[in-house]
Amino acid sequence: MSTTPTAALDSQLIATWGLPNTYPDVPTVMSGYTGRLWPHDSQPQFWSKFQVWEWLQQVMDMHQIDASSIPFQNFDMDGHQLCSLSYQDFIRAAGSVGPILFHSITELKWSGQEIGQLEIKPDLDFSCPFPDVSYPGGNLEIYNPAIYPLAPVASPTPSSPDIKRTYSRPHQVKKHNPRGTHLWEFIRDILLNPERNPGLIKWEDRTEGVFRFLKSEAVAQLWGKKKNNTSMTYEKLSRAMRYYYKREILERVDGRRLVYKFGRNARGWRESET
DNA sequence: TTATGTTTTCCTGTTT
DNA sequence: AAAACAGGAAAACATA
Repeated sequence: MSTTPTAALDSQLIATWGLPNTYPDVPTVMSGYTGRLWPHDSQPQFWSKFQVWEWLQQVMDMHQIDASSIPFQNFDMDGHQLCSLSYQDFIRAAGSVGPILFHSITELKWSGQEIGQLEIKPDLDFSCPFPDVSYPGGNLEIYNPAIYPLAPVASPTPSSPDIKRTYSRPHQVKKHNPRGTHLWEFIRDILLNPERNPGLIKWEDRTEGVFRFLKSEAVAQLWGKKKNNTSMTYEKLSRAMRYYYKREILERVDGRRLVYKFGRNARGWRESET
């Protein structure tokens, strides 16, 4: 009412996420990860096809799953395409191994983005800590191995492609995904990463998919940041949310302000997806 | 270039 | 009274 909304949000978010100059040394961050690491090697979206396949091989090894149990041809794509696959796409492409791969790539997108941005340009501005580097702007979030070590399940980083197979046909796994995430996926990803969600949105009923906005305007600002739109507001964000009712991506929860519920067409939010 | 899908913007009215 | 909720309309944008 009295203070500038944006200024208030800025300080609030910066306060919650920590200041950029508090992050640990990059070498510390990368130690135990892999030896020399070029920014692009740590960012899956820049992987070549060979690197994608090497990543696949390593994840399979790591989980002691026979690599022949998944059709590598389904991953005949570069890192950029890989990163745009949805949870369902992974299921379609790799069946029961899909969730493992999805988890792995999600982790890598996170850490890769952070490492990459720390090296390239430490931005003082707050930004969206989610796996999408398709927007300009930095990220002050710090990867702190002490708090959430790189998942046991993930983080092989291809360095020397040695997998050679003849891939015949491209077999596209996905249909559309307008570069990056949709609003509902953005919301979902905040919920799914509680360590990096400083009280923005909270699960109300985890198994039912009910959640509530705690800081509606802050979420709107973040969304705007991601879309490179400074004038995003909760008012406008919520209009987009309401369109999801018809598509059954969200279900109506009436009587409760700022409360929404994932619908049958929302994927990837459950603890265990079929 | 057109067609489509997904917001974004704006607005009027209602509800909490 | 302020903040949310509801949707209609139409513009804006990105991708297929």
